[in-house]
Amino acid sequence: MAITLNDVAQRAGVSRSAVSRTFTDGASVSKVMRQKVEDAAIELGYTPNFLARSLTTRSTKLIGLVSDNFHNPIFLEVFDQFTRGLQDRGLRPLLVNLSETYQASSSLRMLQQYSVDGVIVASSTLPPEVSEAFRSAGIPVVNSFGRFSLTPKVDVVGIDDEACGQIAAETLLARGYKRLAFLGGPQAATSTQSRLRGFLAELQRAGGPAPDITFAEAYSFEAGRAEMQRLLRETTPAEVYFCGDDVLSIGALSAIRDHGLRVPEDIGLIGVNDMQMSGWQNINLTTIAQPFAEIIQTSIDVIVDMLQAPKQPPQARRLPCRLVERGTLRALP
Amino acid sequence: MAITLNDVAQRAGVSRSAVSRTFTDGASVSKVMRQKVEDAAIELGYTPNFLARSLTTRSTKLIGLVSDNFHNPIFLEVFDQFTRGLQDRGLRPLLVNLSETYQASSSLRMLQQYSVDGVIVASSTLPPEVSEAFRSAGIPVVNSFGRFSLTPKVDVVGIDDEACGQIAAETLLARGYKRLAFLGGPQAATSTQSRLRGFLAELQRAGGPAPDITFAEAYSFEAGRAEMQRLLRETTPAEVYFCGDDVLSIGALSAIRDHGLRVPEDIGLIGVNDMQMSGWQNINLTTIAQPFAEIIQTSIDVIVDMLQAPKQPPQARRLPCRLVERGTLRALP
DNA sequence: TATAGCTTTGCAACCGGTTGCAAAAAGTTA
DNA sequence: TAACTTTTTGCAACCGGTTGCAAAGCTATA
Repeated sequence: MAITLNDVAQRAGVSRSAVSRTFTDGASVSKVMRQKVEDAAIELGYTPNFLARSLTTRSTKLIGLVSDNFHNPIFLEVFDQFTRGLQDRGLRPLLVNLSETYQASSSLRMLQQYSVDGVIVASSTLPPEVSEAFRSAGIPVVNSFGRFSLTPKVDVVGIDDEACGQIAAETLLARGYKRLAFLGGPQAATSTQSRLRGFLAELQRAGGPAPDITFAEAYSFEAGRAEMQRLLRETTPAEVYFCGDDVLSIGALSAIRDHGLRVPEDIGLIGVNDMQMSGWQNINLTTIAQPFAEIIQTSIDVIVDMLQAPKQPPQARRLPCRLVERGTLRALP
Repeated sequence: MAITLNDVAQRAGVSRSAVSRTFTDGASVSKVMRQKVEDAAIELGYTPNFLARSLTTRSTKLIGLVSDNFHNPIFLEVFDQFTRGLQDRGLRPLLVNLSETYQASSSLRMLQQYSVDGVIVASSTLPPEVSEAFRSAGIPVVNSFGRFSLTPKVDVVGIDDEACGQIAAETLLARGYKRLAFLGGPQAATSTQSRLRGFLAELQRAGGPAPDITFAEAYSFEAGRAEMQRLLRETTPAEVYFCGDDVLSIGALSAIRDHGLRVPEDIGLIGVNDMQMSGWQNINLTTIAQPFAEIIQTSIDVIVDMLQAPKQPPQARRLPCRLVERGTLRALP
């Protein structure tokens, strides 16, 4: 059905190799030969078959893009930019949705079957074993939005979660808040733990008060709302909450307002991520921005380097976060 | 580097065909042979190479998933469900981000190079030519969220945009609104045009008043907000706006509140889609829900059928929308 | 035990490309 | 024009699989 290299060779009256060479960069073909082949190719509407080619070249230009974050709104930014960035470099994202039902191991096997050139694990919640499995299998891998470590087992590109906690503490203390609280994501998530650690360390350093600490069940609107409702019902709320991420913050925000309290006058909120919706004027969340573009760009650079260079020791990269001031904290004194 | 069928054959002391057959459903292999081969395969850690296989079987199980909607929050629902649905059937989504920079034609060529078994074009804004190009090239294609037509050139699964406009009109009239308005998405989008047509038709049928009609520049928060700001500044606003989609509605909502007016008391709003954020209690948008799950499930069914059955005449399927009542319209009298 | 009938197995060709090698062609130099 | 380089080209083997076909191995029947 489809036009093959053979068809073109026959039509142009040349050898198969000649056709192959005209479609291979840097191969030796004379002007007139190239002309003949290209004419025949256009006439027949030929496009080379990448997969057949990959058998001998050992490169598919396929990059596995695995995530479990499909419900979190930051996914919007993340996937838009990943797909564009990969496309710009001639790579193709093969998507894997690693929701509970799918074993990490089956995703490894699957991506092996498709001979992907590399894998990007885009998640701050998947356990490190997922990425490590790819590396053990000899597949270049980078964990985007993963946790920093001084001795990482795979390449990681992410933010400095502790610094992020520190920024939150500084920001809140500077605004004169006294009764601070931490409303984290799932307690098991390493991102939550690191942010908390940085938050506590900075409070202690500054001689600030020890915060209340609670955790929501997930990084989601409902979880944030539910946990804040519980806090409002069962406790004396703090003056300000440092929340695990933006979507959680927005859930908390809705609970506070529904409870008849004002933000930021009665309770302040600060999130993490700076996703699209946080900038919506009717949300207007003060937050600590993740540098999505840089993380993604860097992740792609790292993967591309790995495709060329032989196996290097893995490295963890931390990119800086920055405060985005909007309307959910009181003003500086 | 990787283990091949040859290695397994040698290890097990059998022919290559035997190994191939043990990994092919329905092939003839004796118990003892299968045992030998499987032992060797496990021992060596063999996984068959799908791409090599695809050369002879002519099936890659790769499905091109092309969209241009990566910034719209409904993308969250859509891609989560598409990836899961495809995975459940052993298919693999190869993602294509068709933002302005990428010509539709290059995406065709690219997906041809990867010999995808089929393509899903998930967009209500891409021109029909994009999908049609795939069909002309002999690649099974379905346009999800596409426009209905009695004589479609490709298979389409979407909502009935006219019925959607009709539901909006009925809903608003039932609530006693008199000065209605339509705030559409980009005027060129066919979805916008169809919804408007249905809206107008029903108003006319019911003897209702002719609505004001304007268009935002995109299906986006900023566009909705900007257009509503303009309306509030330059016109006497209507009593209620039927908006092109949810994200547009939420932009409009923010503009109205910022202008010091109340929703729904001063101005009512109704959107289309029922995306995640519309249900957030601090948004609480009344809207017309698209049956995402059904559209996606049906799209996948259609593509899977096309992979088996020979080319059928294309068909357009319309799935019903339904009203989701929340807080941006006044109550029924 | 011979024979027919079914199942299992290996051979070899093929899928659509790439590539090392040597022969052929073209270009240089003397 | 001859001898020597360099470039271009085709042959054939290979990438990792599948599959039609015929031979080999079994089982069942007479």
